[in-house]
Amino acid sequence: MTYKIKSRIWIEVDDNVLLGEGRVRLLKAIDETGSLSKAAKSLNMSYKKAWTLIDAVNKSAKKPFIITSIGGKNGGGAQLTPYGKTMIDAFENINKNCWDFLENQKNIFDTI
Amino acid sequence: MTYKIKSRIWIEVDDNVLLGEGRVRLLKAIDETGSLSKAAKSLNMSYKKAWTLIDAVNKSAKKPFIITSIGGKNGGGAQLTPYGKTMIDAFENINKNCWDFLENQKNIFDTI
DNA sequence: TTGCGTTATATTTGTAAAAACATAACGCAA
DNA sequence: TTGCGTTATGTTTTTACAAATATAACGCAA
Repeated sequence: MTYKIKSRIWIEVDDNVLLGEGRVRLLKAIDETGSLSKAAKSLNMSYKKAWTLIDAVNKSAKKPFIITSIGGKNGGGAQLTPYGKTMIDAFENINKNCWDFLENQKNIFDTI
Repeated sequence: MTYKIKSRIWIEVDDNVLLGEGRVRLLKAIDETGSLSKAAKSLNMSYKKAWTLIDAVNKSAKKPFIITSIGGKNGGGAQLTPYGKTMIDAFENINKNCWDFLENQKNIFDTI
């Protein structure tokens, strides 16, 4: 019988969610594919859901995370801004440290 | 524009949830009221939901958290076991330490 | 033996979130 | 000017979860 401590963290600003694990996954997929629709497909997510998430991120952030363009040679695309990249890196760093902390705590339950 | 880092932690054993914040709240309310139905009412929760949660806790724990009795002078009741109390205390301690850790991290975002 | 306040459980209803579907607009290129 | 692959939205349908409702059983006490 082995215990696991699981966690979820997320960032809020003015009572709106800015970043969570799901949004980070999507933002990174956009960064890799250059496209909202391709990123959504790669995560088995509907385009609409992905668009709604990115819209929420951009609206609650003080600067946009994602810049989009419509039309053109390749139909358009989406790009992660340097600001967005920096914020994601900070989130992932804190999240990892949180996991490490909890990993060190779980043996407590084995002694009970 | 001020950032908040929120978190949720929970304990799993064999891929089943054992303890989370909601379950702990309910267990503590039972400890205070001596009754599942009173505890549920105090948390604005249906009796059925409370019963289902406690049943899940007892089933995934290696020893019961709650002992119930039916009938009798006061109709019956529910009681938190010392084992349950110890597990709750450990959970709350870890959770508080996690909050404190995250509280110290949030200023990172202000510098971005 | 009737009533009371519980625990225990099944069934139905309601609701909010997710998914699916549909369509418009955009700008380049052939 | 038509087609293509995007972004951008609205609408409908489905699903999952929560809430509500109902009922049985239990054991003491009056």
